[in-house]
Amino acid sequence: MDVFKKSLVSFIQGIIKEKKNIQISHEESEKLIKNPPDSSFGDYSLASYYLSRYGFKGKPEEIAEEIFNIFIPDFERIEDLFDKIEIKGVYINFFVDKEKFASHIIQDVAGSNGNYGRTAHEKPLKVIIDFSSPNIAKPFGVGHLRSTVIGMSLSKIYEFCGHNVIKINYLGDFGTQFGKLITAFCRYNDINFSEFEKDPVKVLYGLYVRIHKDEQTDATANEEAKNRFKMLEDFISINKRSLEEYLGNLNFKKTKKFFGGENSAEGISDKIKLSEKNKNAFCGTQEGQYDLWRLFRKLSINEFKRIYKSIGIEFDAYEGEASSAEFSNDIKDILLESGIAEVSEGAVIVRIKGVKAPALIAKSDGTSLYLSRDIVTAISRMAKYNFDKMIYVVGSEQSLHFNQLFGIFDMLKENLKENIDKLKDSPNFKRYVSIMGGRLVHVKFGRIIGMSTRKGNIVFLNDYIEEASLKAKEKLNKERLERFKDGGTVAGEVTDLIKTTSKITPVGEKSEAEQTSLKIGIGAVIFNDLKTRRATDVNFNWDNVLSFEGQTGPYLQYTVSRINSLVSKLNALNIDSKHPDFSFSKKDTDFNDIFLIAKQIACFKDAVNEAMEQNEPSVLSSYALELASLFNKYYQNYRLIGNDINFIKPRLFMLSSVRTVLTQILNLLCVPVLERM
RNA sequence: GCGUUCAUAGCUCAGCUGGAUAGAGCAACAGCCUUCUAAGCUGUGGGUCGCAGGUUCGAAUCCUGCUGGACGCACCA
Repeated sequence: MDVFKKSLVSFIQGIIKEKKNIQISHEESEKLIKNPPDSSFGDYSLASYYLSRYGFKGKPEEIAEEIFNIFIPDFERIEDLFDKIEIKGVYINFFVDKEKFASHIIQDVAGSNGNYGRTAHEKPLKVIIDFSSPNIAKPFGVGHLRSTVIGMSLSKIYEFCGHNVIKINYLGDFGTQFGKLITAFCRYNDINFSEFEKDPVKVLYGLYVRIHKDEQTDATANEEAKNRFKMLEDFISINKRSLEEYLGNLNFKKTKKFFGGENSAEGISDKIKLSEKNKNAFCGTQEGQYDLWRLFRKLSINEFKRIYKSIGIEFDAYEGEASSAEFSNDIKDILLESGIAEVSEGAVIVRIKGVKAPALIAKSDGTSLYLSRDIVTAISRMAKYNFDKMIYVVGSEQSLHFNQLFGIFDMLKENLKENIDKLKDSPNFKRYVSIMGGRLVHVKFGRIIGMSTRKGNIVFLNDYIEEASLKAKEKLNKERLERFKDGGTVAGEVTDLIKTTSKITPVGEKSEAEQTSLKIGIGAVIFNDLKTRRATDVNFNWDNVLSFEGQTGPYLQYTVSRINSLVSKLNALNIDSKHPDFSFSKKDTDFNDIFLIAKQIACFKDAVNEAMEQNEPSVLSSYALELASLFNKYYQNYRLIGNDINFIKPRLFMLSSVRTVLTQILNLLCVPVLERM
């Protein structure tokens, strides 16, 4: 909060206490202050209708009148920062001293070392964010991008607000689908092994689609898949430890890095080599199938990591469902013993209060399900990390699943109170479950509708970004060639472009233009996913994604580049920045636009907080677009070069303030920042 | 059928913990590059905020009903 709002809060709070003997807390007073929709209504306003809840009597207009009359005689207390105070209907409007305001805000940013808006929290929360979580052996599509970028962005936002974040990628590496995959791999004799080596995920996905199709006509395929999955799960549980023992060992480990635990597939590549000849050796035994599964898992993870790296996403831990599968039987037993679960049609279910659909814990053949594994996972994460909050960034189509998961924890907690004896042999389990309540959050998001390529149905992320980058490159090409034609200062860049537009690009060495267009493509794609509120379904439309004008990522990148360029040109004028000057004069023609920019900058922190509270990165997208738009208007309407140095100096700080905030937001939104475009 | 969720300009969306005159971008049309990057800027047109009630001094925002769409609802994840 800036000093202006702060002093206004104290003013309002103090006067109401003195004159009316009504005590309103600092926080409450802050909520009384609103930002008027139009600057002609002032810069802050007090809405009188809120005051009736503190004992003020009468119609809102009358309360406003009363308050206004109380304020007026003591206005001198804030006269230093405020110009005037007005009453308009039910509102009392405060007008800041615009010169001081602008100067103060710009100075604030300049003095923040690029950390403007960042909070150092006194009691940081430990927040787990579970996101992306793709399924093994399936291509990483545009659908997964949504969870990935929302999760990554939220991670950055929470960190920026001073909390400790643990980013977990919970891989879909287990379940009946792997029975299917192994079945397919073992059944079909025409697998192209050289292609498998080149693009394993593609081949695996092909197998998955094929077996799925065959299952429609061949019942034995389905049967075989079930059996193979059961064998896999049995094998994983072969060195049976109890859940209680496992939780005891995890016990609040300090380590932040954690890689998939005992079932980790790391480092197995040399041991397992698949070929046409040895293929069948893997299919005959439990261990062989386990190795197959580990190999598929490893190949997929490698592919995912490559993709994440390319778009700047990283995790603190890769976990897999398989790690929890070992204990899903324990969970089943605990739930049955405590009387929460019951057997129905051979399967184990839980009926949850307030949730209509019964939750399925175990199948009638005894194998585990997603839900039971998720219960184990949540508890072991509590044991490992002792988190204050855990956010699942998963599509809204899984709302029921999370309602069931959270519902079961609520029931367990209730049950612990009532039947504490029944679980006396599980002290760890009890301990972690008892603190779970209220800490789990499902951050859901809408689907991506109508997505299709010109050829097929699924858009792979690679193709998606490639298409956007290509478009960016064309545009970049045109732009720079035009600049070259006019000015001739960019000869180097154009040669650079001519070199790289030819198809033969040296591997690993990307030119600046190439890197730039890739970053623009990535920025366009990511921003497109983060600009709308999570809940709304996104209509996928190539024209929208490939448009770089208006409310887009490239527009923001462009704005930053523009500032960079201008700032470097102004710096060439030898402005003495050791003795900074933040003073602006109301008389200058550009003053009002500078003031508007300063106002927008001043509420950056509010925007970040709101984004965090609502788990909604789009709050920042909207904010950034507004700021960029204000800046571009300024840029277009006023010219700096050619003015007096003393005139330019404070404006140079204003420019870099805008840049600082925009750059910070681009970082928070995972949109690459460009030096120039 | 039950549950969740959404419906705002031709299109894509902001605005939603009730508050001042419902805002952007795209598209359309009319302008602005001898001058700091035109991926930009200026202007024009475009709205019964799905429909009907209710609560309130005040409703796009909250509640109820209806219509329409999306998603989910027992051995997938």
